[in-house]
Amino acid sequence: MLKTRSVTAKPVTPPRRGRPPSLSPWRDAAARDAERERKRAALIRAAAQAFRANGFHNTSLDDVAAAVGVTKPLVYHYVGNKQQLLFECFCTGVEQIRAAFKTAEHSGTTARARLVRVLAGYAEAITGDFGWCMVRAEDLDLDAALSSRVKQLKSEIDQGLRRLLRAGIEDGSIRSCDPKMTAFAVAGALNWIAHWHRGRDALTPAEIAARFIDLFELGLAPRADRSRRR
Amino acid sequence: MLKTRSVTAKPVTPPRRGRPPSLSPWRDAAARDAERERKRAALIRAAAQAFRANGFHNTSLDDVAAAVGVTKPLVYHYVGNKQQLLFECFCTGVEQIRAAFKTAEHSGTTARARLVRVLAGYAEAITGDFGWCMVRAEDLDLDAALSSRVKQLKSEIDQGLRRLLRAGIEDGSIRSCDPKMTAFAVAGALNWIAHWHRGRDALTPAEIAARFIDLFELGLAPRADRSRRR
DNA sequence: AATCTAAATTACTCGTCAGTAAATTAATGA
DNA sequence: TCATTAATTTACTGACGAGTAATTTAGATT
Repeated sequence: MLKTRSVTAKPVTPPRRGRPPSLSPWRDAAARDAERERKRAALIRAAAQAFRANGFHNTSLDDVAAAVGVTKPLVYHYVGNKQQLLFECFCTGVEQIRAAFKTAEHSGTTARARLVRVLAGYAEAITGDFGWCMVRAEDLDLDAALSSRVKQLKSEIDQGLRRLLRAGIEDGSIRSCDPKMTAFAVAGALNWIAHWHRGRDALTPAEIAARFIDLFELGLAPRADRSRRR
Repeated sequence: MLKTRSVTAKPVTPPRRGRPPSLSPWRDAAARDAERERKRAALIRAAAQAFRANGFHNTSLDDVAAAVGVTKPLVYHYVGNKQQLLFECFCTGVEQIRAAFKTAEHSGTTARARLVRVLAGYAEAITGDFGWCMVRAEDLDLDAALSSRVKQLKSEIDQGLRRLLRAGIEDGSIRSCDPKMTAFAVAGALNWIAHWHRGRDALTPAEIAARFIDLFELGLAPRADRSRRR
């Protein structure tokens, strides 16, 4: 029914009819693979949006399929099963956060400044399509194998935050504190954004991040020293 | 099969056989009502524990019933349906947080000191049996009526935090900040505890709260002023 | 003892939905 | 042009679990 082919809405590589048929078949094969990957990605994104809108258990695979104008068995063609789909959503989101770490880590100012950049990217990721899956999907909904991979990925992010905190204490840009609890607090505050942020909010993700960072850097208690501002 | 009667394990009012049968029938009726209420509460607590252990959707009402040594239809006898059960869990948890507000609010020091007390109680509630339900239960799993009541209760807590923040800014105990975003950040950090806290953790809830509060009060940036410590 | 009500059970129904088998259509390649 | 493989569909099954009807057991009331 819904033969709208919305997945391939913007074909990056239209079939270019009438051309000399592929000087190199490799190029074509690569393009085909790329298209498959695009469809798969579209499916995963659609799933993430549906999960966020209705929750994992209230979203059937029929729903997900319908969202991209396709039928359920095709979902199985592109991704193993429902758990796998959730897992892929999770991974896509996590990848954004890892990217934030990557770019921030080679911006060689103080560790606190690097942390601030990570948090900004983190907030951006959380407010995106995959934020919900990262944050609210339960490991309980995943079988042992996937669940442990999820835990590991989460743990890597956690360790990344702790490492930055320790580095900051080392280089004097961060007050002495318990890195573990501090990382939990910071990550928790940011993760929670996925619970309340809804598309058209008054503040952009960047603005939200800025206010959070202000709190984390300076605290609630008034400061005698008016230094330290950035 | 499971006739273990674990609900009434510690009968507060054993039938005291052989006594003169009830000077006042009112006392008996009240005791009966109390017992019913105790059973109901036990059911709700068992549900909360099961939900936390396995998630809402992975917990059947048969599971909940079995957890207290009883059969499913009895659950319906004590509480309307599954959604209602989740809602009751939610309310029980919220009640703890409201209590924290109540006790803290008439401890007439600075608003920041009052806020700190609220947060300590808040953390305690989150780590309790009902923390998961408060934090991780999705309004998506509730029908419109219950969902809106949940939203209202959450909003009341949120407003309570904002009010304290504004009061603190007013009385000078809290730095000027965006009360809305700050409340979100603080609540988020605390709520997130429900995601990682598992029974036997290294730190007690109070210790966790203390570290979080330290971060929120003083921030990450080193302070020139060594005042403000409580 | 007879009766009434609440507590609790057994034994179902009924819808939903993850997952699959088999068939069909389209694309690719020789 | 024919054959092979991938993409996609139709049409199912099979389980699980929420919720209910009808019944039994126990407690209280008169």
